[in-house]
Order: sequence, then C-alpha cells, then structure tokens
Amino acid sequence: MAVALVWFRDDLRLDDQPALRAALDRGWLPVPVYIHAPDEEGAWAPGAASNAWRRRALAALSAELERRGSRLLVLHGHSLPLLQATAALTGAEAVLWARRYEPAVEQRDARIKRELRRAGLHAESFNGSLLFEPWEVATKQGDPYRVFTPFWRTARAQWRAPATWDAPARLPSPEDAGAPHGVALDDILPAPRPAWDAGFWQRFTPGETGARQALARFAGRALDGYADARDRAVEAGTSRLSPHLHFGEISVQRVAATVNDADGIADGDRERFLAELGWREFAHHVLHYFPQVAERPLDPRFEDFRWARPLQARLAAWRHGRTGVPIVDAGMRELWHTGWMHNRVRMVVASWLTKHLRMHWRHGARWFWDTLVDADLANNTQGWQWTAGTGADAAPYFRVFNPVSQARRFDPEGAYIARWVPELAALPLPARFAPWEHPELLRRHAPDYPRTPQVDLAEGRQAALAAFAALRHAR
DNA sequence: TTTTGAGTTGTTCGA
DNA sequence: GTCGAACAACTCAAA
Repeated sequence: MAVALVWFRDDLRLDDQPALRAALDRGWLPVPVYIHAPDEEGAWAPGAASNAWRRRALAALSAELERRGSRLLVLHGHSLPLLQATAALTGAEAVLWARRYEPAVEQRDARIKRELRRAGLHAESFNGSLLFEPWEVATKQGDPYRVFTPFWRTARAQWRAPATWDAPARLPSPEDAGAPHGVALDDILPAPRPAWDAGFWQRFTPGETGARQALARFAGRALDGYADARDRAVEAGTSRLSPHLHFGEISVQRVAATVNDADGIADGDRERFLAELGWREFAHHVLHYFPQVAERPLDPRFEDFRWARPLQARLAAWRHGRTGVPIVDAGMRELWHTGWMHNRVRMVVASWLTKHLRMHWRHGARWFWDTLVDADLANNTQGWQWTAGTGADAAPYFRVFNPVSQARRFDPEGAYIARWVPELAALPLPARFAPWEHPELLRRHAPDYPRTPQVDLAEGRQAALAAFAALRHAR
C-alpha cells in the first residue's frame, strides 16, 4: 500500500480534513505527522497562551487518531529535513497538508513544496481553514479588496455550502508503514508551571470534541438574538469559536453550513454571524496580498505618525488591568485569566491604548499575541490596525471610544466589571462605571484601586483627535 | 475614463 | 430626554 504523510499544522481535526481525505480517497496509507518548529514562523512564533492551547489540542488530536487505530507522529526540529527523513523511513510517496497564510509560513511552505517535488515526492496543499482562498475573491478588475463591505458582498454571493466530509471510524495504522516514534508532546510543549492556564479550561475545551460542543451550544442558543446579544460583555452571546477556528479544530465550512441551516433564526442574526466569519476571511485576504501589515501600517501616512513614547509603567498598567478605567481593567483581566476577551471589550481596550494613551498599536498586538488563546496573525493585525485607524478600511480618526459610555451601554448592570474587577463590586452602579467621580466610595470600598484613570478621559480624547487631525494636514 | 455612491462597531453638542 | 448634525475628506469599487 502506498503511503502519504499527512502533515498537520493549524488544522488539528479529522472531520472535514482535506489532506486526510485526499490520502484516503487516493488509497494512500496516511501517516499523521506534527512538527514543532516555532523558529520557522519568523517574528510571530506562537505565544504562551497559544502554546498552552496547542498542547491540549494536539493531545486531543492524538487521542482521536488512536481511537481509530492510527496515531500522531510528533517531531521536533526543521520541517523540511524531518519530512524528507520520515518519507524515506516510511516509503511515503506523497506529503499532503492544509495551507496556512502567515507570510513567513507561506514562504517556508512554498520552499518545502518545491524541494519535496524536486526530490520526486508528490507534494500537495489544500484549503483547510477558509471559506475562500485569499485569491478566490477579487474585484471585477481582478484586484484584491481593501474594504470589507464590497469584499463580503462578493464573497457571500459566491458561497455555497459545500459537501463536508466525515472522518472514518477506523484508520490504518502507521505501524504498517514502519513509522518511527518521534518525541513526547510533553517534551515540546510542557504543561505551564505554575498552572497559570487553569482559568482557560473553565471556559474552553481544546480539541475537536470541544469545538463541536461549542458550535452546537452556539447554534442552539446564542445564535437566536445574536445581532444584539453579541455586544453585551458579560453574556455568552458570541460563539467563542475563535480559538477552535484558529487551530482548525472545526471546519469553518461546517460552522458556516450549520449556522446557515439553523432553524428558526432571523435573517439578521444569521447574516450577522456569517459576516463575522467574513471578517476572518477578509483579514486573511488582506494579510495575503499586503504581507507587511503585521508589522507596518497599511495606510502609509501612518509611517510618520508621532505615537507617544511607550512609557513602561503605563503599558504595564494597561497589560495588568490597573488603568483605573473599570471596563478596560475588566477586559485586560478577563484576558489574563481566561486567555480570551469579549470582542466589544477588545475594541474598548484597544481604543484606550491607541487613542487615549496614543501608544503604537504594535504594543497592544504583541501583548494580545502572547496572551490570547485565539491569537491569529491575520485577525489580530486586522483588529489592531482597524481600531488604531491605520488600516485601509479603518475607523474614522474621530471615533474614540468613551470607556464609560461603552460600559453603560454594553455592561448596563455592571456585572462584567464586578466579575473581573471584584474590588469594585461593592460600589453602587454609577460609581462602578467611573469610580474617580466618587472618591469617598472608592476610598471606602476599594482602597487599592487606582484613584484616577491613567489619563483624563476628556483630555486624552482631545489630544488623540488633535494628533490624528495633524496627520491629515501633514499629507 | 469618469462618475457616483458608500464606507462595522462612536461621541458630543446644541436645539 | 431625544434627535440630528458635525466630525473630514478620501479612497475604494462598480457602473
């Protein structure tokens, strides 16, 4: 029986897995391989939270394979020589994988494909994580899109629920191909010590089963009313699928099809969620065509923008939820404890850092990269550039979030603040949104909470507006 | 080629 | 309390 290496990367599932499917369809014995090679990811090697998740996702994938009579071969080192050596050991004639779109990884993979083919192997990649490949959506002139709405109009009109593929109950054993044993998962991704990730797993279950459960929960409950509920910080009104999608534990085609076919859902709710998947598509489209955006502003005017000096004390207070602005601190602490932050709150904390503190968005992007379990180069970059106003399809410069009004609107009971900044839970509601306006209550109930925000809200807003307006005139 | 319509997520001010 | 206007042009995408 001919053998194919199925190289798993950010597609840690068996269901609707195009590389595995191709191997089986063509009668190849699949040898599942995972290679730990963080130094091949350029400046964006996975962060700590991401690795904590990946460890569990790989363990889950490994268990799924073993349940079916196969197993995951885990390797550590350089991808190309390891693939070549493993192909030689197993007599594999093919190497199959699902694509990734990070610029450094795209380049690496192109080289690997070239070299494998030069060595006489069949090397082939597939779309395993997007509704559309970045190059499958184009303007009528054949150009890439820079604005979300026309991008999504075009893509949405093209989308048809595809036939998804179920993983078989049994898989052939790699032992039959003489597969080697590789290294232990613990050797490449040891458990965090101390267990700072404990809070992550109260909210999330990495792996294919956890991903399916999250989708079922969302489609069965939160999807109804999603368009409104998605903005309320304390509720589980969003899908919380982002880490599962990042690691490819569930097929995005299956997610889209499930939501598209859900019964009794208003069109507004359904389309709103599909548009969120659309933002993920758009982010990958932009990163593919403008690979510099992870480092540099897409809008070139911002190359010269005078960001504030990154004062370490200010930055540290932002990171650790000690800004003195309750909704910002709640968000940053949710991130620290759970590895995740509600989307609405992400915008608020990002606006605080880039507008009120006027710090370069890359400081925020880097912190998110290290602390988010859903850290994804395309989405993270897109989110930060959008909020900072440096992307092409960006927030207008005058859109500066007021963290007090945002808290009132999207956390009207103050429950989100109380949950993540418990020292403020004893404050009555109006004071909980803006404690500096009630110094006596603050002193009595929360003596350790900052007396005042890092910067005055009105002054910060004015300074940001002035700085961003100056850029306009400078052009 | 030129024209036209439109653009995720907001805030503030004054009537 | 509610509502509309102002905030700023500019670029994108399609007709």
